[in-house]
Amino acid sequence: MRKGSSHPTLLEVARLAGVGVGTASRAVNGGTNVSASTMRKVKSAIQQLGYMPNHAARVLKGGRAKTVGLLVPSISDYFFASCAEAAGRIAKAHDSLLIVAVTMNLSGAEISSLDVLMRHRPDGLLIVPSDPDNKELARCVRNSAVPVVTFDRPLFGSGCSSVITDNFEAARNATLHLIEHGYKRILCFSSEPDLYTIRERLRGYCQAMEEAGLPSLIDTSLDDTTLVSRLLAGHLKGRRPPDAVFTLKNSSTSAVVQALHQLRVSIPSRLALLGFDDFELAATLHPSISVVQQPIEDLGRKAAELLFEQLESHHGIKGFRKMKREPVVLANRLVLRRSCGCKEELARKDL
Amino acid sequence: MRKGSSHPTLLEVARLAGVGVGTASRAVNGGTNVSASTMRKVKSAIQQLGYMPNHAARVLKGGRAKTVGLLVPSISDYFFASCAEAAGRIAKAHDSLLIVAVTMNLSGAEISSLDVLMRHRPDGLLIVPSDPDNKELARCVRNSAVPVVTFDRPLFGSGCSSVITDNFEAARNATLHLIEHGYKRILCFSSEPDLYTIRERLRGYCQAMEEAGLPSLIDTSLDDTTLVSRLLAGHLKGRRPPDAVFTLKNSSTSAVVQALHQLRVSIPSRLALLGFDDFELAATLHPSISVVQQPIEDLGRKAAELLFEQLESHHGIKGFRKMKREPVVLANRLVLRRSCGCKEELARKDL
DNA sequence: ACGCGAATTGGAAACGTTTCCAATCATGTT
DNA sequence: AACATGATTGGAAACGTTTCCAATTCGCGT
Repeated sequence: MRKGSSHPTLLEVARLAGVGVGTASRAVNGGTNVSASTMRKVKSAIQQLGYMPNHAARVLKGGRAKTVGLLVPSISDYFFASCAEAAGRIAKAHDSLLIVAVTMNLSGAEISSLDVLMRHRPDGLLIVPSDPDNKELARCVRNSAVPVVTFDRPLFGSGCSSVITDNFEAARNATLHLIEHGYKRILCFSSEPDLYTIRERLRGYCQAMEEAGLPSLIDTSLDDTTLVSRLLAGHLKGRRPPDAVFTLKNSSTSAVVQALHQLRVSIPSRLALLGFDDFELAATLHPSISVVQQPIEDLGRKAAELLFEQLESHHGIKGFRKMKREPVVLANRLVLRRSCGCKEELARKDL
Repeated sequence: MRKGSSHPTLLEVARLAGVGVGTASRAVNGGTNVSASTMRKVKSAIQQLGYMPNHAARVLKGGRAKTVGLLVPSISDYFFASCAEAAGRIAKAHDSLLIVAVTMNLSGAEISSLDVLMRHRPDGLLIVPSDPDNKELARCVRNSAVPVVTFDRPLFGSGCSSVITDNFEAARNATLHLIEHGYKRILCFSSEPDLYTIRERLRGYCQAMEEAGLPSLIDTSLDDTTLVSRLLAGHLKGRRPPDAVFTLKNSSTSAVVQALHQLRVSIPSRLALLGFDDFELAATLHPSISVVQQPIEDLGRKAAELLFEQLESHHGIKGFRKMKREPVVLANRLVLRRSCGCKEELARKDL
């Protein structure tokens, strides 16, 4: 801690160790072509001075920044937070730091946040695109000069690989499960129908209903509990009320559960319920809620692993573009609890 | 995007604009002492080349890194995730990026994560210390040469300011509330009794019980549901069973709720429940759970604001140490729902 | 036309690394 | 003993900024 608590430089280390700056540098990194005694001297000097390599200088010189950027809609959301944590673990294992920028699902904020991220010249990028068809973002990604992996949602025309779950198939199977239970009027409920994942789930639901020759009943309102409460009351008072609800996202499931509580509608006898995305208390609620469970952490983990794979193979070669381009698709799981009418709490179906 | 999609430099911009590199630099930053026409030429060149300042070079030269580091135990935890998001918003408002490192509450990982963070030479640091008495960490913070703000927990001997909630007082008031309800055998349940916040809450509970002349009943087991279930069964079968439970953290509350469900113990008639920390479905569960609600986002926001305040006032002066040193204490709130025996769902008490 | 501040401009130096090249050293071979 | 070989070593150059200083230009009053 010399010189007014400012950071000591490699030059100072070298001087103290009585060696050249080049030698000191080699000693710091790996130690190729450094004699044991020199190594010792340098190490001791580093200890003494509390030397810490200046990241900025390293990056400037053209080395790995040991940094990967993550662009997500939100970080307080459990889903993305878990992905981020998993990705962060992988990054750490590669001695890198994950830096996070939040977009709030606003396509506008996306580009500007990406800019802030790029200022730090990360080695690679992990992105959850708000809109898979965002041409502007795709363009940014294409000439970003670093490998990019998308997860949870693809980014068409970006040419980067992605890790997603099969939302369509999972929703289809979940709906099919409700149909097997004998429900015929299955209401599909969700907010934010414009989101890619929601659209896919909606497709899956429609496909299943069509296969079974049943009419689709769709309501894409907000997740506001009192609103949902009023809507459901309306649906239930109709001449042909629904006998089951399939919610397409976490917050919708919560909202419906709360609404049904308020309305004193019993689950599943009066109305069955199955939701997309698991949540902490799904098993604790009364009755427990059946859900499609996504391999949340695997999403973040896989995406990060894929990115580092590209990073390794990149290594100076500009050819990192020609990696596996088809998206990696992870399997979802149908966790059957009570709210759909199942008796056995433990039945699970891999999808 | 000239030259093989690599990043164009300020020099190239200057050349294209037909000006000197120094002038280009001034044009990029604020534009002091740059004529309108020059400004225009440079701006146009920047557009044309898609120039983006090289952060590393800036930092190296000694400028603001426009980066603040955040060191938290976890980021998938709702509490810290929300703090992080709030802090990130403040950072963004100051045109800075928040970089996050995760410690898992391991004091060991803390120092090393801090190192990784410091490599990026952030302008300041936001820390949630695992252990307020960690001398080693305090030392690191003291000679880190940047302003540091702690939140959720203090860091004694570090000389940095902190933002916390009054865990002691909130727990005391919550316990007092249970006592007012007439409960006499109040079991205090929580895992991780070594954590500062939990200790404070424990103190608050003990203080309240002592004030009322009641005996403290404390169980600091793990949050494993089946274990909790067995423990509670034991307590309830005892000769003087508890009539209320006060849980000191989120996961403990969940575990107890689940356990009581399994045991078919009715809340609050057989056993009342009040938990520290709100959670999403607390109002939805049956019965709704009364909780102490912390101003989560305010914690992160305030901490970040305080940090930037110090950053502004710092500005080259080494005197940033002499800021307000007493911790900022935010008020908690008692949200009374049904599980404690209250009839009115809406009653709230500011603490 | 001249001079004189003020405004603007160009360019060199410096920030702390890494990397390359040439130089030195130790070692073993003929 | 001379020499080749390879392992170490020191130091210069370069990375892209910012900042300072000297130089140039401009506006304008005399």
